[in-house]
Amino acid sequence: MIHMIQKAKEQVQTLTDAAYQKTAEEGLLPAGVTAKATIEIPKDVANGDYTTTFCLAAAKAMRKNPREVAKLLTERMDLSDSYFTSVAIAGPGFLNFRLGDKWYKETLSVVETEGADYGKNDMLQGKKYMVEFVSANPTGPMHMGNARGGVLGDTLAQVLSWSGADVWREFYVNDAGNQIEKFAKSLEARYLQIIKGEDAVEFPEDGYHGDDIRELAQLFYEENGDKYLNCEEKERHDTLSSFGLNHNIPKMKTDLARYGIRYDRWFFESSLHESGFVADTVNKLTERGFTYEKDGALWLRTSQILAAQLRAAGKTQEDIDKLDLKDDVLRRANGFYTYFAADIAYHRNKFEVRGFDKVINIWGADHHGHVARLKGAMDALGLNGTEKLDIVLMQLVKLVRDGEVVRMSKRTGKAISLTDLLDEIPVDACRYFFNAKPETQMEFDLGLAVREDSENPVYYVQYAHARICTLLKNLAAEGHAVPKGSEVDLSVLTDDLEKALIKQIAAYCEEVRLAARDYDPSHINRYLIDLAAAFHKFYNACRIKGEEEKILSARLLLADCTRRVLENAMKLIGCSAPEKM
RNA sequence: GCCUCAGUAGCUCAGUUGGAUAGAGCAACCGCCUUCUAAGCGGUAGGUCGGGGGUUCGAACCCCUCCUGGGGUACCA
Repeated sequence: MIHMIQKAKEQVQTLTDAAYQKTAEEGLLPAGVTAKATIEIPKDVANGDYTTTFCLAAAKAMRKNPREVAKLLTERMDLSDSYFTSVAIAGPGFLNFRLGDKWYKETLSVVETEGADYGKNDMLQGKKYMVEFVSANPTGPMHMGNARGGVLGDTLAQVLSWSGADVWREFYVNDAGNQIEKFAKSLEARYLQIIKGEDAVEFPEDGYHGDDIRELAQLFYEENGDKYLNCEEKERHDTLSSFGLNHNIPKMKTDLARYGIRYDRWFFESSLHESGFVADTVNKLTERGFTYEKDGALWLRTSQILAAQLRAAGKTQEDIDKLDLKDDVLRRANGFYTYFAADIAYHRNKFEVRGFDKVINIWGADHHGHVARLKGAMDALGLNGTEKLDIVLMQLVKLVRDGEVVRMSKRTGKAISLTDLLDEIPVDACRYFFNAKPETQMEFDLGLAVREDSENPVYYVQYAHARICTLLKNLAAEGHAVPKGSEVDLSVLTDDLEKALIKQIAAYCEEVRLAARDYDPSHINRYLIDLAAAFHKFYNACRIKGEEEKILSARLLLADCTRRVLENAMKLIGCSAPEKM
């Protein structure tokens, strides 16, 4: 778990600090100045490999010209035994450092020793994370948003785990409450229509009108005939809804599995009701004085909880009034608990019963109004939802083909389901495309995703991997196996493109860390394109086969390290890295 | 109305949390295969970073304000 960019940055920091200390001791600069300096990698390599803004940031406090400070520091900077071969003053007072062989060599040797683990970091070491994602309503087929959420959640979980967290993946199954009632009534109507005729039974106005309900009712009828025609309504409802769920839930599991998505647990909402945990949680809120009764229903004082938080965050009463905060119903007048009550109980379970340090939920942007309320409810229970609960809101997916918005499946004429999508688009393309920045609205171009050419970024990356594999195979056939790093003299790698490729390889650890920090695994997508591009450029300019032994070995090792990183990163986002294309 | 996300090249997006001349991919145009996979590489062209103010050595990024688009604002889940 060695992070070469971090190591280089730390060294820039130490070198700069030491030089400043020395200068201050000589009395040439005021001592004890702390500056908010940043260490970065300049966009243009002409400005060095690493740069620090220390002189710019500290100049004011030192009452000196930044370039003057820079001059004093560079004169006293000792680069021996460091990764750097030179330091230069540039522009208004940047200190630009140039990397030497030592760093490049160490970078490749880390890839070699860490192998399949290369890219891991320890930012979240020892933390227990849960990612809850998809959690689609089990009353019907999954849609595009679920596909995006599935890919995003799975990759995010992966990225967090590569950053050291102990990650748990969960699907929350809403198998209780109002929509299950609706589900049962809809199935019932279709079932009775099969027996008595379409016109003899009225379909509920707010029922589920989809064809999947008809199909389920038909299946049920084929298995049970008119056995449930004359029984108690409740028995019929219960039987029908559990029949429907027993059919739909396994279907969701297999659909998600086709995308390579698996869960540690499918958590059933009904279990929270049956164990009395929902009732207990609502009672707890009541004990703490956060509820009241009105019109026969039990309400949570959401507006009061949120207003208190906003005041603490420094908002004025006027700002708060503008928000027009509303309270929420926990238990309806008919005695049933709301979805919100169950959700509060569920999240209490995540924190209190199972002890997660951090819970991340991936929701569609349409649930945005729910975020503050759920966090507030957690805070009301003393569970610190503000800190420990993070909601990633992902924007909607717009399907596009040839520039036209697609709403229906070509084949079935119905709304496009996940199954349809996978029948049309390969898994690799789906994983890659849906792994986009969560909070931006995305267009999924069906035409592009199936293209097997350079327009499709998935193939661009996969091609780089396959190219290397073939190369390694051909060279092995000629007796050139990939050498050990210790057997190779990497100082022969002097071309700018070779150096650029090694720097790109080193950047992987940082991208994984940023993806975990931002909850945005699309960092890896962009990284893969950059790495593939760096390789293709190198490949085009530097020959391997037929070069003299020393150069051949060094370049062969570099190619193999690139292959390893491409493979690791592709696996991370759930795409395959083919050995030939 | 209020909340929220977004607005950067013709299109899809980056921009390392305030750094140097704003970058990629695709599309357009011009080149590069008797030599390791041309599913590749090089080059040209393309910009008022939505508009306007402000903060400072320095702003696409921070603050104010306005404009445009998506989503939300249930005793639904």
